[in-house]
Amino acid sequence: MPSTARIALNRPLRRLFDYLVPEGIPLEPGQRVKIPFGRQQAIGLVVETNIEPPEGITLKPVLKALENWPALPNETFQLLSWASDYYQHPLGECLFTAIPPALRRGRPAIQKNDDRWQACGSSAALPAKAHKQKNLLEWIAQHEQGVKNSEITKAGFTRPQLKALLEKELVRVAAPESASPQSQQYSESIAAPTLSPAQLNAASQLPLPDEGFSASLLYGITGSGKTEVYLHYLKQNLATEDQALVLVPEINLTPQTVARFKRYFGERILVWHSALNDSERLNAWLKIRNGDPIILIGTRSAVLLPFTALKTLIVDEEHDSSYKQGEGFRYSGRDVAVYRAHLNRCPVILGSATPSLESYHNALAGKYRLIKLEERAGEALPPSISLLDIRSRPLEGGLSRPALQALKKTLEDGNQALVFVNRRGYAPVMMCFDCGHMVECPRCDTRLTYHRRDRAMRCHHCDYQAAATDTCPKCKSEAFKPVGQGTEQTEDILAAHFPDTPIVRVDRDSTQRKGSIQTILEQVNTGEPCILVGTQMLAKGHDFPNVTLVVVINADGGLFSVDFRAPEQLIQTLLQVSGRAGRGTKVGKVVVQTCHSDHPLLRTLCNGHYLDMADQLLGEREAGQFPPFRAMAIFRAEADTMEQSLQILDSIKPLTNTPGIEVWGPLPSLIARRADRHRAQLVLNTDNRRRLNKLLTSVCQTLEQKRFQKGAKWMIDVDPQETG
DNA sequence: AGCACGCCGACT
DNA sequence: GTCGGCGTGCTC
Repeated sequence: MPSTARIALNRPLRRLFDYLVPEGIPLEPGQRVKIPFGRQQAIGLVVETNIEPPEGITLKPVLKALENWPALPNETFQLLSWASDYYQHPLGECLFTAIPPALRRGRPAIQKNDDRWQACGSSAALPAKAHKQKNLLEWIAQHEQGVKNSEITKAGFTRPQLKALLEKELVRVAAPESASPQSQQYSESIAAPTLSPAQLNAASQLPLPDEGFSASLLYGITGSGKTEVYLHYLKQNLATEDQALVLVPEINLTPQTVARFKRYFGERILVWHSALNDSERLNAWLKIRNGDPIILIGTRSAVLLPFTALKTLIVDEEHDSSYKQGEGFRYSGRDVAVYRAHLNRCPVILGSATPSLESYHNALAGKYRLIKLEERAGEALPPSISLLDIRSRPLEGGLSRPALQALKKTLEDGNQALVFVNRRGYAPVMMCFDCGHMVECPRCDTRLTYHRRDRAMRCHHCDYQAAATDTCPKCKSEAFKPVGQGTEQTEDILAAHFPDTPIVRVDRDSTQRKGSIQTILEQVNTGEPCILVGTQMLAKGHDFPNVTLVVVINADGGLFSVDFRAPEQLIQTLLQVSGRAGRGTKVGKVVVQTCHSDHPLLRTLCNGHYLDMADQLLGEREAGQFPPFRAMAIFRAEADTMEQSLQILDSIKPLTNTPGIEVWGPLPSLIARRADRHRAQLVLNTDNRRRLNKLLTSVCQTLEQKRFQKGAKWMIDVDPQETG
């Protein structure tokens, strides 16, 4: 009997294709092959060999194996197969997420040589008008060990400029780095960081890499120094031949964070994030696949990479919602990390100052060990949080009189302050006070945000923007004004109140230019009095040791939302932003403006104990039969009309009729129209996850056969993060 | 997803 | 008379 193989393709198909395997091509699962597919050729990944050949189909032969080793080693293959089933995403697309783009296209799995260039001549030899070449040469000359191609382009120079220098023999390729890729050894000079007694106590409770699977939830309040605990743990426990993975949210993967790890682990640190180009991705992938004993610091997708010696996983800021992919293969990097630790029989450490209710629930249920780190590192004390009821108080730029007073006092004492506004732009809506008209996005069911700096009105849900007008576009009235608070407005008001103090705005608009956040941080770290104004961005990752006052303009957004996760997210953001205060030796103060100062959740917030709030929120989740007490999945549909979307979901609903599974909807999404697409959802809720998974598999299989109207799409979201 | 086949409208 | 629109079907 001829040899056969079942192969997955990088296509959104919930099926695999069978091929003959010619003599002399030994294949195993995970291997990359070139195959004929229809009238084209494609790259596939072997899923299974020696399968029962299907009847009535003439199999085509595999053209070749691209390597004689599997691109996806067994453990990675298992992981992705599990994730494909759990998240109900086609296997082929799941498997290919772990393959770098160059290899998806069929390129060979070899290191792209990224030569280092050195200067070997003087810029005096260049013609006077060759400014670009001169700049490049002088820049290269500054770097004694040479600079890589990729660094040259990153610094804004071009390849032709380099080529011109090469032709004039003013640059040359530096001698290649000596280490052989086969047995990479890394020297680590610095000892583990010194820990405080509290940190040491936490570290001592963490299980060792060789103790098998375990999940630990490291609850460390903001400023408690969780990163030192990770560093210490890895330094003490990771064997020199082992690999480790540290997952971080995109925004936390800053040069400072990486530098901090590199201080202890030098070249053993490897980074993986969305900004890598194809050859950087390939090179990193090869090291990981080769089993080089690297410590990878990466964002979500790093958890899918083909490690072969992974012995420890760390998920920092595990509550961060960016761990859940919001489209396509909608996996949770955190949850996949836990499963991967399970597969590897190794520990996973989930760290956060504000753990997700899911992880905390697992800790309470005894599935995760809960490790508490409730002391701030150094001499810093936890900030005191107080509510400031702003009902019937006059506001300026969203700020009440007492809040302005507190800011004034802080600046007078020579300290810095931070004002948290949850919306960028000047105001969330422009309104006509004569006819009541509010400017809406023509493509979405949203209002346009007014951006005063560039006199534009923008939709924050699609890329629509229009020039701002002075009069109402409908009735031409001049009583056309911004309503509500945005960061720009608060910045202006603060600048008017404190003309001698620098006001630094930090939001997506002010930090778009590359490296601008860097400049901002440097300015703030001089310690001179200033006020930072910004959005969520301020709550994530950065330390501001001289900030002693945090003002939250309005805390009420998340209190009465239809999204069951909104209160959790609100509390997490408030605590994270509070944690920016008083990191140095100065005591921090947090003032939270609200119209609901008697709200039980906000009352608990003032204790500053996150777990108390988490207990409270878990109670509500249990009462409402929401995750983590039950499993949830959502069928989503989008089409050119709402009727079509609802129709798709109406046709899905009868397929889901199963005892023990509750079905809600179909209902239009909270923002029903986005970029002219009409969206709706069908929610499935159950206490039997296995049954739900089996149901989803069969429903998706059925839906795959069906065809819907042009432009109408359905998708499935398991463990959804957004439920509006 | 990609690609080809196929059947109806405006062009040399 | 053909070029090309995108509906439909198929890929081992």
